Amino acid sequence: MKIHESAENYLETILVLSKQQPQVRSIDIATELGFSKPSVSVAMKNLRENGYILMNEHGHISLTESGYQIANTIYERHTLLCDWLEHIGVSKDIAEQDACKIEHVLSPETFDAIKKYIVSK
Amino acid sequence: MKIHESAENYLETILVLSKQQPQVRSIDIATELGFSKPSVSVAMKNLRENGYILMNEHGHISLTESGYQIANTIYERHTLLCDWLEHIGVSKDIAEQDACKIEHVLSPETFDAIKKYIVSK
DNA sequence: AGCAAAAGTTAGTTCTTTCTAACTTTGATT
DNA sequence: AATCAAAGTTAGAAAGAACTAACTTTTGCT
Repeated sequence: MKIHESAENYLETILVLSKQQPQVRSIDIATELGFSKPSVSVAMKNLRENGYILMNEHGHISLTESGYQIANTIYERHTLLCDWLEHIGVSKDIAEQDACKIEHVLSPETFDAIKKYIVSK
Repeated sequence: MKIHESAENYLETILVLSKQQPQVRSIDIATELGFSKPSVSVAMKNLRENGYILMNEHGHISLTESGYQIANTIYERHTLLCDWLEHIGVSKDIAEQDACKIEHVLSPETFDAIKKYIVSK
């Protein structure tokens, strides 16, 4: 399974919700992302079958090691991009929104450059 | 017709090729983007039917006013982003590549912020 | 004019990602 | 324990964007 943007996004969302609440269920993800229950259900099935998440008998979701790796990488990019955009004067809301869009598509080299740049300021 | 990322990209490519050569044909676009002829053919049909391009009897493609507006907006964003990325130390190739990905998804506010930021340096 | 190569089109397929409709399972409250 | 709402699943559809295969049209050359 090649990880697509959608899968990255679900994994990141699971990580973020895990930081906010003790248990993460499909419905929480659906609410957070504004997607339908079936969309999330199918997505979770894929993530489960490909070893990125685990679900216990109560439907509580957790990240596996490989799932966490991806989620955390994307999450770090997200915060990095947000900081950067706010630094140059973009409002928090828009920075948040735009970071979500580009965090999945930029090259590691660019993230690196941004990181170094921010640190040097 | 809502303009999607793909359509924006085709329009931008037509503009760029127009600057480089006297006539732009479908095959030129296919070569430039690395897409198949049918993909481009179908895309051009859509752009034509929605009034973004014109094709003469020889298959030579030109942008309409509305097509040019979009193409030019995206193109300006592209160069802005490339400059910015290079400014912070990203190599030309990667800057080019990453700019292509984000030029379609960022908010006007963010482009504005980047523009102001670059100018102020 | 004849023919081959280049360009363009049509039809049908694939993949990703969402959706709705309808159904089942779970679980909480009385 | 019974019931009803919340959560989850399955099946089927849709849309965007690419593809291949096969066909037609155009063009350039001899």
